[in-house]
Amino acid sequence: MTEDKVKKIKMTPQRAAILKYLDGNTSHPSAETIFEAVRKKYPMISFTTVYNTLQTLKDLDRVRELNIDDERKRYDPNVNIHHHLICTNCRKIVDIRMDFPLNVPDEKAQGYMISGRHVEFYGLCPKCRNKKKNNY
Amino acid sequence: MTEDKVKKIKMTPQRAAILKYLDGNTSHPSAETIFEAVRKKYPMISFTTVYNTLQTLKDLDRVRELNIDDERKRYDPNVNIHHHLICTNCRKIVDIRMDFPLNVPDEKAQGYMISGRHVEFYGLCPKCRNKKKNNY
DNA sequence: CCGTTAATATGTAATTATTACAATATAATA
DNA sequence: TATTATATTGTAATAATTACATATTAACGG
Repeated sequence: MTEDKVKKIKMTPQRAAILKYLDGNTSHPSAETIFEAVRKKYPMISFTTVYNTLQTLKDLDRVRELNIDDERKRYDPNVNIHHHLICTNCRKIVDIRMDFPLNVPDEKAQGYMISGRHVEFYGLCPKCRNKKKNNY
Repeated sequence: MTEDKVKKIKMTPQRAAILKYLDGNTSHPSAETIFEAVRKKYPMISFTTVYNTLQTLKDLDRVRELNIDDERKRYDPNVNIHHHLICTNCRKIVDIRMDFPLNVPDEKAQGYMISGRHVEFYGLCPKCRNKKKNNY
């Protein structure tokens, strides 16, 4: 019954390269960033393979897709609960590892069965704060 | 100094129609939904005008752009702080009007100047809960 | 009330991210 | 080592959004 998702995937050099790039990566890369990075080591990899692999990893809960950047999806190999802080200027995303009390009482849940939560913070990253300052 | 953004915009029938549709609207429509709705009353409106107007309203802080749906941007005329609950199946979004203690101590903010916050909850809406049930 | 003009609307084309698909290649297994 | 299900590749298709040039019009002053 407790169908542990131990589904195994075929290991290919492409997947290995993507996994290696993602392992411990806290930069929340986009598919394109991943593609460019992996391509340096593995020049023949295709963009489609990156997307396919990310989809597979998502299905296996080995990667989390973030919709925090309005221009592109970002990917996070850290699938443990944590939150994010995004720069409104350069879109750099960093982790916020804190627990917030986020209980929603039934009468506020409007019949939804809540299964996940995510806190997004917006602001200027240190670099962009300085840039703005120097503009004056 | 306290540059109150009272910038006035030229009122056109198109903008009036969009504003009327958005006023008090809690359905978090996409640009396309807005376009289709407004088109019923105002058939000659163009999609570009909808996008332009949304951009203008965003700049004036009269509308908030939501990146909660991974397929398209959503728009919310309620610019007061509130949070959202999205159905992972049909993407219906409802408001959660609750205050959460979301203070981030400086040592966790990593140099960012935090100016905004948003809590997203994920789950199945009542309709989708029932659908799933009936599949078994 | 009318003329002027800066702002806006429109339609089309371009861009960007992502997905679909068909043909080829290959990891895993027996 | 042969088999085969699965993955990779390249290209083409989609979908959302943006850019841009042209035509239109709201708002203001006279």
